[in-house]
Amino acid sequence: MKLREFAQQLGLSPTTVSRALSGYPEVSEKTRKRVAEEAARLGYRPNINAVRLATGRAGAIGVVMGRSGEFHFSEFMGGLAERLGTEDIDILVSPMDDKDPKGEIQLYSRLAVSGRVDAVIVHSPEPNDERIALLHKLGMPFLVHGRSDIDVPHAWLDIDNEGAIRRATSHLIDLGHRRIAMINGRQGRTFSLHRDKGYRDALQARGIAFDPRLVAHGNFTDELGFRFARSFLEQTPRPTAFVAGSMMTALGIYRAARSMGLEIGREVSVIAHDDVFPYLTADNMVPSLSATRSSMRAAGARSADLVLQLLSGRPSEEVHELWPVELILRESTAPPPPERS
Amino acid sequence: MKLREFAQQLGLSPTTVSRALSGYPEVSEKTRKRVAEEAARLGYRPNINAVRLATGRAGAIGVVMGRSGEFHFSEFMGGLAERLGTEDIDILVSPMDDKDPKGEIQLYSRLAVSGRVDAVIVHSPEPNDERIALLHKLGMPFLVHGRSDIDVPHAWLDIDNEGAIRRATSHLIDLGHRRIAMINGRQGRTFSLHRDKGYRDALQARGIAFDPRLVAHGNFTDELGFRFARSFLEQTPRPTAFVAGSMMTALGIYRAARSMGLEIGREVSVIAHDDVFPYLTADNMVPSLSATRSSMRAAGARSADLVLQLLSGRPSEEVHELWPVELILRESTAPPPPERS
DNA sequence: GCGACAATTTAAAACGGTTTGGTAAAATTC
DNA sequence: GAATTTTACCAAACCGTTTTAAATTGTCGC
Repeated sequence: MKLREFAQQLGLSPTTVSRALSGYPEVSEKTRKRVAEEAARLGYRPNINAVRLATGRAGAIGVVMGRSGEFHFSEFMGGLAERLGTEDIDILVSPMDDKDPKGEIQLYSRLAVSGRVDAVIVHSPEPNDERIALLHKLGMPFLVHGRSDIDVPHAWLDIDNEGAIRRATSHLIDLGHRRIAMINGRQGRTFSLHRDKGYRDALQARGIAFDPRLVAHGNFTDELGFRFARSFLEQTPRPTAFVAGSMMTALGIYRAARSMGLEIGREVSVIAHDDVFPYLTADNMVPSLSATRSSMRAAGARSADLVLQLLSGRPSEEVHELWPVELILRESTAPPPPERS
Repeated sequence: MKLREFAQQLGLSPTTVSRALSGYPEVSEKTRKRVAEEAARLGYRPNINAVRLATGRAGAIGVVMGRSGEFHFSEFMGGLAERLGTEDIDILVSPMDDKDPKGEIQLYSRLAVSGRVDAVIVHSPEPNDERIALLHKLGMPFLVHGRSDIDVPHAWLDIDNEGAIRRATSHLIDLGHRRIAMINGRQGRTFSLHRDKGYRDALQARGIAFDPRLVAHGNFTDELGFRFARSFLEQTPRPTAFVAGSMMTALGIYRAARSMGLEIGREVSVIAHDDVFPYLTADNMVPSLSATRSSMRAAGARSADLVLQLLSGRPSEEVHELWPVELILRESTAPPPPERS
C-alpha cells in the first residue's frame, strides 16, 4: 500500500500522515494516534527506498571485513546487529582483499562516495591511519574501533590494551617470572603498539631489561602462536611465561609447550587476551587459561550506539570511550619453576 | 553529480545516458563508449537509492545471524561478500535471538515484507522448515544453505554430509574400530540428520550394531565436545574413535582425551568435519587432525552466485547443488589399540 | 463580532533516477 | 524513388516518499 492510498482511506493528506508517522510536532495528538493505529491495522509501511531517496539517508552503516584471521568479526557483528536491529538501519558488509594494501583505501573511498552508507566503522587502525584521514576529508561519519594518533578528530571506542597487558605482565613478574615472552598482534596496529607499551612499562617498572628476542608480531592464528612459541621455547634460557594476543594464539602456545613436553601452569605460564567467544572459552582449556577479558560482542553493540549518536549530530570529538579490561586468573599462571643451573 | 547535469555535459538526454550505462541495446556502440568514458572521467555514479526506488529492487540480500556458536558465520559471509562485492548488491545482516524460536519466523517475515532485501539466505534448515514455507508463501526469493525435505520447491546449496560421514566412519571401521562415537550438530537440523544417516549406514554395512549411547547432539562448541567426549570415554568399554561435527568439537575431544591420559592417534582416533578456517587448521593440531573438509568460504561465494541467478529469473527448482567433501587423513586416525581383556 | 496569532492541515515541489511511448533520420525493401 | 522498417535518440510520466510554502481552521482578547 502506498502513502497516497493510505492517506485517502484516513481522509487525510499524505503530508499529514507522513508527519504523524515520523513524529513531527505540528500534527495534533489525536490525529497522530489515529494514524498510528490505522497504519498498524492496515499494515502500511513506508517504502524504504523512497524514504531513503527523499531524505538522502542511506539507512545503513558500513563495515569492512578483512579476509584473514577475522574470527572476532562475527562476534563484533553480532553485537552491532543486535543493537541496530531495533533501528531502521542496516549493516552493509564489504569484503577487503588483505593482500592488496592499496585496495583498502580505494575500498573505503568507494564506500564513502557510493552513498550506500551513512557511516563507516574502521577496525584495527594504525597510529597514522590513511583511512581515517580519507573519511574525515570526505566528510563521512565514522567510528574507529580502536584508536589512532593521527592528527584528525575521530570518534573511537577502544579497550585499554596498554593497561590490560601491563597488569598481565606485572602479575607474571609478581609471580616471579623474569623471562616473559609476548606474542602480539599485527605489527603497526595501534592496539599492538599499546600492548607493546604495556608490556615494556611493566618490565621497566621492575627493572627487567627488555629483550627483543622475546617479542613477536603477527596475525592471531593458532599456527603463528605455535611457531613463535616454539622458537621462543627453544632459546636458552627459555621464557617461563607468555603473554598472548588472542585465544587462537594461546591454543598455539599450548600446543607448542606440549610438543616440547612442558607443562603449562607449572613450567610455562600463559596469559592471553580473550574477546569472549561462545564456542571457545578460556575457562574450559586445560589447564584453564588466565586471561585479560573484554567482550567483543559488547563492543559491537556499543559501537552501534555510538554510531547512532554520531548520526544524530554528536560531534566526533566528544565520542571517545575507553573500556577497562578484566584480568581473570586461572590455572595457566603460576610461579616459575625453580631455576636449574 | 546528477544524471541531468551529466547528460547535459555530454549533449545527450538523460534517457540515453541511463540506457547507455545500463547496457540497453537501443543505444549506439559509439555513444555507449563515450558515455562510459565520460562517466569514469567525471566520476558520475547513479544515486543508488534513486535507482532502487525507480526499479523497485532493494539491491540487497538478507542473511540472518544466529547468536550462538556461529564461528562459521564470518567465513560464509566472507565468501558471500567477496562475490557480491563486484555487483551492486549489499548484504544485510539481521540478528536473531536464538532463545526465542518463535521470534525467528517473525524475523524472516519482517525481513520479507520490509522490502529491504531482494532475496534471503536460510541457514541450517530443518527437514520441515517453517522459514522455507513462509518465504515461499510470501514469494520472496531465497536460497537454502543446506537442504530440507519440505514439500515446497526451494533452491539449495549443500555439502554431502551423509557421504562425508559415511566415508569417515567407514574408514575408521576399516582401521579396525568397532566402538565409534559421534558428536553431531544440533538435533533436528537436516545436516545433523544426514550425518546421522551416513554414520548409521556405514555401521550397518559392516554389521556393527548402532549404539545410541555413543551419539550426542549439540552446538559446535569446545565445551560440548569436551563434555560429550568425556562422558563417552568413561563408558566401559570405551569408544576407540570419534567422529566430530566441527573443529571446535574436535578441540574439546582432544582436551577430554588428554585429561584422561589417552593419546590421540593411538588410543583414540578422531575425524572431524573442517569448514576451513584461516585461524585454526586441522593440519596444525597435535596430532594433526584427520578431517572431512569443505570450504565454508567457497560455499558463501557460490551462494552469492546462485542467489544472483535466482534474481535473474532462474527457477528455484533448477538451483540445486550438492558438493562432495574431501576426506583428508592425518595423524589422529590409526588402528585401535589391541584389546585388553 | 472582528482582527491577530497559533495550531493544523494541505497542494505542490523536490529527491534522482528508469521506463513508456513516441519521433526524426538512416537503412532496407520492392 | 516511394514505402517500410530499423536505428538512435528524446520528452514526459513515474517510482513513493519528505519537505517547503501556503491555506485553512481554531482560539483569544477586546
